[in-house]
Amino acid sequence: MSHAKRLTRRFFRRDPETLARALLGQVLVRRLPNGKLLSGRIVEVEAYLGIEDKAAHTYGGRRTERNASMWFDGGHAYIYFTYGMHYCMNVVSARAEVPTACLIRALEPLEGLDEMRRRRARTRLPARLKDSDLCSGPAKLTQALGIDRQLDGVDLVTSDELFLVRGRKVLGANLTVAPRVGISYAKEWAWKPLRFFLRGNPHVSR
DNA sequence: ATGACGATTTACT
DNA sequence: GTAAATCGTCATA
Repeated sequence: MSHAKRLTRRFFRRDPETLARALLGQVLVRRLPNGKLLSGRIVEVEAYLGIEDKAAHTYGGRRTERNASMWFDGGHAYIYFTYGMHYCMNVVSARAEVPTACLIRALEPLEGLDEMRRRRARTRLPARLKDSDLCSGPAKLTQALGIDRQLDGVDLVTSDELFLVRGRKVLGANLTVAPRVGISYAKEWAWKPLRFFLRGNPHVSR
């Protein structure tokens, strides 16, 4: 898996909705400082459309220290801290100065399941965790893969710590579209169909 | 300097 | 279904 073909800049420089659909089925790879490889196949993503999107951190053109990397070129990582305890990871879309991104909401774990179990074991016993408890949510997967603010702004096209490789093709018939999660404050933007996931996949968030 | 609030997860009734 | 956990960030002053 770590030898598979990496996704190029060209792949990421698309509008967030198109990129979100294209990200389904691709593989996110994390190389830990000790060299261990953790990876998972993307099964759920949301698109954030930037300045016009009331649910986006860059709504209205907001540019702060926290969301700075969302303004980077497509293919960078935007990782933020939320609820006083969780990290979430986005893949930045489009070009530099066009602050749009795709939130990675769930992965199907592929490599390093034991390490993921250990990292997810803060509350429960590792042995009691099902595979579908490891990466079935945006903050679960960052915890499982050891992704935090240190990786905010890294270039996924060139980094050896965090990157994406080409996965198996996804069948259109398995792709489901739905409203995004946890953004009821965004009013009319809350029910736009910008969440994409693989129908019936057990690793999709609940 | 202050206060309100999360692009969530977990446990419990 | 409801609620607690927990604190950096941002808008306001």
